[in-house]
Amino acid sequence: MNIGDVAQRAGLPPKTIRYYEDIGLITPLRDTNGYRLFRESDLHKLAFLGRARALGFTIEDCRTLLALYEDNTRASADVKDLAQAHLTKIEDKIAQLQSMRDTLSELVHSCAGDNRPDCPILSDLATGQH
Amino acid sequence: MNIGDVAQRAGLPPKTIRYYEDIGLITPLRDTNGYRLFRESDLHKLAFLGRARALGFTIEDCRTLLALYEDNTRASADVKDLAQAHLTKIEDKIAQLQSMRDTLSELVHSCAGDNRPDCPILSDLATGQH
DNA sequence: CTTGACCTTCCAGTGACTGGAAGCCCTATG
DNA sequence: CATAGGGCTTCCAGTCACTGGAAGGTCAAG
Repeated sequence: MNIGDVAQRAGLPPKTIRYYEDIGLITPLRDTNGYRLFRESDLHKLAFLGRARALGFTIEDCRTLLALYEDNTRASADVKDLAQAHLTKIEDKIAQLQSMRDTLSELVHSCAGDNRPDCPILSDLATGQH
Repeated sequence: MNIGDVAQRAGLPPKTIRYYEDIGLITPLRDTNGYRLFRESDLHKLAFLGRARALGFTIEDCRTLLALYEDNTRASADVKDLAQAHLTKIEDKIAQLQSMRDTLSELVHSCAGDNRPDCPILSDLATGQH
């Protein structure tokens, strides 16, 4: 398979796939013409990576997850720990965004949004007081 | 005021303040020794920027907000529109993270987390099936 | 006069791509 | 058989908002 086909099937842009090769996540073969030549196993890895990335795992987490996946002697605890740590980070991020949203939503609702210059959003940013 | 004092008072690292000068958000004076010399108005702007950034506005949004703040003929609608657009982005991001969290949480709970290699997290990543 | 805490500039790196340029390769059509 | 197009290659630069670090100037205290 060439990169275009793989990109289609894995749902990843060709650029991303080349990047994953660059950083050593995959190692496709090379055809005589220099084109990358992907095996089923490469496609499989890319799909794995796509799903892990969609869950927000960092590239380094993905590297670890791939290694665990390919290590038949892994302990599921190692995978779970990684996922749990990531879950915690996501929950922290959600909490932070919710706090922003709450403040921002309040500000937006308190602003008339008309032609006049008076604006509680700017006042709040200027003074830190509501 | 020197940069250290301003950093303390505005709650921003000196590096960030220098960066804000670099990109033209503030324009402190210069002392004869070459040190930056901050006026109260600079401190005020930095505090404004700190609060806007804490609400997740991009630097470019901050630039616009500062300009609106300093324009006494602004329409509050312009501020509100900007804030509303940002709020929508935050809400989208929250929704996306919540979706990740839900999936991830389910996977984490379904994993035994012991010495055995069997791991539903890896199975899910490998196949996309639960 | 030295020490140590400031301050300065400049360069490079972060994460995970993404856009674009320059150029080679392959297939199909006129 | 020439060519047009689409796909492939590499490499470089840019994104965003800083952040770390090096090399060196400045200032106040002891």
